Amino acid sequence: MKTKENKIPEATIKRLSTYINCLERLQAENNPVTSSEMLGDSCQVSPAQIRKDLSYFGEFGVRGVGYDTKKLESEIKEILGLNHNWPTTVVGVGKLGQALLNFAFFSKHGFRIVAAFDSDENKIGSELNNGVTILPTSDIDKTVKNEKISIGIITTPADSAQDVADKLVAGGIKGILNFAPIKVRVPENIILRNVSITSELDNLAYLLTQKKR
Amino acid sequence: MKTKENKIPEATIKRLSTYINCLERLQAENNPVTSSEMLGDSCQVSPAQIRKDLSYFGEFGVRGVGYDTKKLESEIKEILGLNHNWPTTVVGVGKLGQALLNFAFFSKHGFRIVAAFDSDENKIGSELNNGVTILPTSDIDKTVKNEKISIGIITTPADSAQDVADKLVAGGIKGILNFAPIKVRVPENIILRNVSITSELDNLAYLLTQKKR
DNA sequence: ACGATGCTGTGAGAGTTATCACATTGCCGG
DNA sequence: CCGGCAATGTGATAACTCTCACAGCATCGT
Repeated sequence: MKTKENKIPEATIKRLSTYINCLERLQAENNPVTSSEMLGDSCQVSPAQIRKDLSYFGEFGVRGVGYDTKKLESEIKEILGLNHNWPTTVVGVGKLGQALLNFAFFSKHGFRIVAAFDSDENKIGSELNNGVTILPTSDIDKTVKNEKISIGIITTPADSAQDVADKLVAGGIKGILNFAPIKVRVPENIILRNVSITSELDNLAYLLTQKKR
Repeated sequence: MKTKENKIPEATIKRLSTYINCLERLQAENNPVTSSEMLGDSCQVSPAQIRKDLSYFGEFGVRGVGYDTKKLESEIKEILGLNHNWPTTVVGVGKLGQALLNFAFFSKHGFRIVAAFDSDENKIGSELNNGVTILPTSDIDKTVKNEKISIGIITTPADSAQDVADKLVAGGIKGILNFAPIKVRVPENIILRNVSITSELDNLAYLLTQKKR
């Protein structure tokens, strides 16, 4: 057991996240123990891939037996850092922003929504389910600093995304998840992930076009 | 030189989609012509990567000059099959579903929303901006068949996602984009893409945790 | 007590994707 | 009309990721 500090494939990290989901399901279906085969079947990943993914971080199973579902879930959360407490904010309380804010997922994975911002006068001041009040985007800098917010989620239209990103960075944000359909630019030391919903659909279109041939 | 029917990396397809975005922006900024370097700078991809990506499909530039932005955009749309007309449906008109339905992107990329479904009695029967009426999920099969819908977007909670997917398949859907936080299962011949918003956030948490070390 | 069983953990190899370096080619000025 | 310039297109190479096959180890049955 020697958490190799070598390079971990990004794809591995992505899968670890899905393993958590599947492990929860397996637990709900009364499986205190699972095998790489069962888990692989459950989340559509090859058994070998699962074992390899886990092997980057240590040994979590028992040979001849399998994995303790509850324990493995907890181990993976530990690996991903989901046992931390991540003060998080959502900028842009449109439909997408609201969809995220309603997400039960957040608290379960250690993300705590401590602020929300919007530029719409009508929304500013109103309160979310969790008691958080929507603030004007001009407060981003200050609030991020005061609340020590580490993660910012951008769900604004494309044309304000960069401006919002700049404000988050100015406040000292650590990581940004950007849903706006434009790649924002941030300093080297900020972790940035762009989620492109549109390219997923484009991708689907491409695959469908291919199949026709 | 023509469309080599060889294997195209999936990552290439994903990038092509982002190139479209950047090309639109460059056009808006009055650049009738661009270079792989300028485009790369614009969408944060290396110039060599861009040239390689395009080379899978043909030659679109002029040596010593660059690419015609407008023409290249159109060529990429052709490649991705966005000049087709894809009858599309959204199942689950919650916040996320509504966010998608409001998306200007759809029509620009050839996706035409022709139906929407929900299981909520209160939503059924009401009309969307574009004149589409929300139907009960029990109509999925029939409607998909009649309207020859090719793409289904699932934005329901996890526990109904598989059921919805089955209904879409029963109606003869060609491709599914699944936003529900569970990997649905479909027959071999259906194109399926799972978008996991949660794993993007988990990913971010992981990267942040790493950085602390 | 011990061999048979079964599933993990992993090195080696295959396959895939990105990077590099440069030959190639069209354009422009003189 | 021709030589220099500039940016593409691409083979070769490096880096990365997945798959396979099996050694290793806990458990169970006898």
